Amino acid sequence: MAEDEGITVKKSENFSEWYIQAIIKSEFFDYGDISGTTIFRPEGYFIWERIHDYVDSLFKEAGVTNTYFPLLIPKKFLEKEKEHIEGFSPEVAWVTKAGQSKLEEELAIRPTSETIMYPAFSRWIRSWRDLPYRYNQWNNVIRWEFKHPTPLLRNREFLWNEGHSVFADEESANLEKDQILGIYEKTITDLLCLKGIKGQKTESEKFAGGLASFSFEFLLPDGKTVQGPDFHHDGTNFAKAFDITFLNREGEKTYVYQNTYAISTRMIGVLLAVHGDDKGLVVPPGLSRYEVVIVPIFNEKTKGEVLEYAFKIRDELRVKFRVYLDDRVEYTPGWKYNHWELKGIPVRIEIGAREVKSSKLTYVRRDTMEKGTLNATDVGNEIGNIIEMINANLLKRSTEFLYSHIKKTNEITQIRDIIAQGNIVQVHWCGSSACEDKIKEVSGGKSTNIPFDSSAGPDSICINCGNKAKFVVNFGRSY
RNA sequence: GGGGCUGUGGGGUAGCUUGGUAUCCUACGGGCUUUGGGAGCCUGAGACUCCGGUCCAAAUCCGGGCAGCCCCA
Repeated sequence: MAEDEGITVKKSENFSEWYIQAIIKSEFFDYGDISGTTIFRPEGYFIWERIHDYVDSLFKEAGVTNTYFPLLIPKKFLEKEKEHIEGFSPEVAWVTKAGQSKLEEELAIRPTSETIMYPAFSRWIRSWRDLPYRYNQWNNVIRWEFKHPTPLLRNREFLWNEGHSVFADEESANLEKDQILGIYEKTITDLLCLKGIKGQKTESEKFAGGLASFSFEFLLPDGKTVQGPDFHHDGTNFAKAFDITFLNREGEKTYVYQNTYAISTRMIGVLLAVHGDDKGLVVPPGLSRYEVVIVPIFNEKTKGEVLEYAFKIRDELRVKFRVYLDDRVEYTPGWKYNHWELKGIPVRIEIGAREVKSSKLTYVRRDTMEKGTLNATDVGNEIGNIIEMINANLLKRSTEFLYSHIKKTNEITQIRDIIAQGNIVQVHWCGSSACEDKIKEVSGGKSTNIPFDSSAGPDSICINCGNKAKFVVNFGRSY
């Protein structure tokens, strides 16, 4: 028996070790050779492809078109918007040499693409007839983090979408927010089976160079929060820095209003961390390389009939699902069970002489490990129902986990302990950055966001200064 | 940002204190055999993180780099 082929720690006892073992032993990911870089192996990259395809199709439905802007950004472009460069400069990686000769102007590797896209926007946009622009690009970026990297969750290089919109006026720019956040929410809910907290970032945590930021925030089993997809109103800040103007209907030169938004490979880290268990990964059906794996069980005598039956079932299921018949003879059924459980395959079907005789199937759900029997007739619909149940259960579990770890308090002295116990703490706040700093200091964490679904009552007071509260805001220890 | 720990075949490890032939498990190739929860036997191949120093001799001692982990802020 090879016990160290599986995960050697319990998720609840040592989360960070569990996480690394789960994503690496499953053969989904590996460390890159540079600190903070991650290799996506086929099953890991499959997850990103599915997220990409799903989000991309929703973007296109909404009228967003794809573009590609170059990786390298001239230094003078990067420095044009003051707050933007202040926010990003510590993390920018620079190309300074070509071969042996030093470059005259250093080139930044994009940490994000505003500063390479917007000079072009400035050239192209002339009239109100040119607007809106609703551009997107799928790419990689580099942000040279100095905190300890964690694969997917805190990487120096990651993959994402960068949405960049340009509108003629503030109203239409504002309208885009709910549409894009809606796309992300649908993706998170339907495909990733996750629940996050939708809300607005505080002034101090918003995007560098933007006016207002909105995000989905997630909680991991170790009690740390992770920011998921986000959306930013950038107002006219970049328009002014990059001189993006147009002539309006009245013939006046006018600055454009811009938005930006993103979802990144960090979400893969969140979903694997939240759904997995002591046996390994639990991958939502919509993201799994195979939705169903069939393990045949046979000996010399039964091999023929078992495989014949198994292939028949495989062919039937293949019409509707991604399915794999693991008929390798060099591994025992028990080994295969462990193997596919580690990889998080949603449904396992076991077919042996018993199933052949009874014209039934044995199945095991990965999310609950429940075992059951199915009739072979109508197997497609039966499996479809099971997959729907898995989706619903994963979403339900992640929702319950999140909500059971949001704790409210009106007592500032309790904040630290609540966070230390792995919770998100929810407090009333006056909105001042002085009070936010104070809460940050006593909590050991930082604000995640101001949730859309709760608001400060008329009589509520700020947890720090005691003045009238404007907001309910969440704090947590973050990745 | 501060502190600590670690690096040995693909993975996990013994050896390091006291310098001298590198241990075991697993995975991998070949062969036989086996299959309802990680089967067994035979056999083969495979490693001291990198750079420098000390020494007759370095996995072992010293310095530095790179990488990973943990704790505190």
